[in-house]
Amino acid sequence: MAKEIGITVRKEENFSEWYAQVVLKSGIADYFAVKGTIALKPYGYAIWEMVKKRFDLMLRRTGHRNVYFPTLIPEKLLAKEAEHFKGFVPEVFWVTRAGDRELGEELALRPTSETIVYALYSKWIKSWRDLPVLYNMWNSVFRAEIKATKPLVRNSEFLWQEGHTVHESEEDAEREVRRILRLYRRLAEEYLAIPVLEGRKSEREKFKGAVYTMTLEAMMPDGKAIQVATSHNLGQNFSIPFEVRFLGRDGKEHYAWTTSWGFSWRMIGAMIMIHGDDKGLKLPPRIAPIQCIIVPISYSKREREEVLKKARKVLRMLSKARLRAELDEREEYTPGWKFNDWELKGVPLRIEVGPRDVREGCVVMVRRDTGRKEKVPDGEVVGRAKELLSDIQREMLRRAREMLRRMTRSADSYEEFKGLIKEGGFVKAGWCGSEECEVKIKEETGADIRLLTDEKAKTCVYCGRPAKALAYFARAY
RNA sequence: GGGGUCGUGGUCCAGCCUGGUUAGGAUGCCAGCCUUGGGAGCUGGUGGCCGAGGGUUCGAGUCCCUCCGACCCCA
Repeated sequence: MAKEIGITVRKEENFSEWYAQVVLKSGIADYFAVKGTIALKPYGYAIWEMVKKRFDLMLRRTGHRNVYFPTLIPEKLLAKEAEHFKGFVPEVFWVTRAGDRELGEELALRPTSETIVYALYSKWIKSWRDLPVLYNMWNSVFRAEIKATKPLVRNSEFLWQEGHTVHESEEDAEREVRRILRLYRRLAEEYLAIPVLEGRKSEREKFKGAVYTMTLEAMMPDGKAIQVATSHNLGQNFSIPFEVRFLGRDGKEHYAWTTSWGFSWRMIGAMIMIHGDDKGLKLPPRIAPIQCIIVPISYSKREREEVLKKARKVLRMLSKARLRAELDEREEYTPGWKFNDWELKGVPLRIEVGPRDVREGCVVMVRRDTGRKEKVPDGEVVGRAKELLSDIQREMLRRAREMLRRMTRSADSYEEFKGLIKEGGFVKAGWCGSEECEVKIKEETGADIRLLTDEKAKTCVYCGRPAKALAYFARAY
């Protein structure tokens, strides 16, 4: 039958094509006419909102407040911090005209909002009593993707969250950077079931304008790494040019210490890649917009009424127990069709209600992750659904951790290193700290330093000099 | 960064090499009947500026150029 409705390639055989099909066919997103841009459809946006709600809640508890800043940045402002500007120019979109009038000063579409934020912070912050400033913003940013685009993973415009905080001391800023990184890790691991590695970016890979950048990196089944979130210590690099100053407890004027941090819908892309299978999406229960889908099955008209009556009752019970459940009452599709459809959409738990189940006083539950079916007596529906959902959540993370472990290996020689990089995954190796070696490795193998750890290493895998750090290398999205 | 493939009703594709009436199929969608425990069936209907622009020609989905977009492979 109409196989094109479903995924037509195997995940293992053509990963890129598989990914594109899952995103498109599950109803997450669709392409738009401008290169690298996509529209999020209701299902995709619902997933984003689940993630967003989660993180927003975490931020509320830590005392952060949401704000909104404009999209357009005057060129002069964007260029104020030279390093930062240099880092972003190649991908900045410029607005040069308003109507038929050429603008005197070109306006950039924000690639990130540091410069916008600090232009106003300098006005708002007067004394140490105004600190810390803990603001966060949910918005979209623009970074022109010249060549490789991939929905949710590489887009010219994407949704994200950017936090911009201001602190009295270097130590406070430092603590903020770490605190946020912990929240990101919780979000990724406990909710999206994405196991991550944590570490520092190299000078070359850090956020331009930052003193240092902390990162969370995940591994995809095709052997490429994805950066799922970053947290930057900006030191006084922005507060000085933007004159973000405050009168301290000591009665003297000080430049403030700032941080910025963000994660984007790319995290959803990583989740899709890690968990999906040949049938489509596989959503972790804690962020699935629909956790339980009830599919009624019936043959005759009389049965139909009985089955629906029971199905609605099951729906009410699950909803009352605060599970996100839906009943698929559509009459134009057969149960078989619906099974495939909801599997494509990654709903973690399917609950079938048919005439047999009405007679026997039970329902059939089917897990999306393993496909295992079981009969559940009516009285145990809510309890069992909860158990299964939390088990699915746990299993998904466990399996992903297993994959991450399998795909993280060490290399002692450069020959070995090249071989392992070619096979994909993270390769741990010593690094002397020089950018020459870093660049050479990138040129010769396509891999870069995803993160640096505090672990010890003997020698640089490229030049053989004493190692400054143990680095995790990988090819990346 | 380098190379390649492709763009035709909502979707997948045929037609293009070798230009010629009304662009064809499957699927979807709509209506009705009939069905429902793993993508059912029948009948009727609906839907296209053949990615955009330019050129060649009496005539372009088909040939040429430019642009836009998507995908794949390699680094």
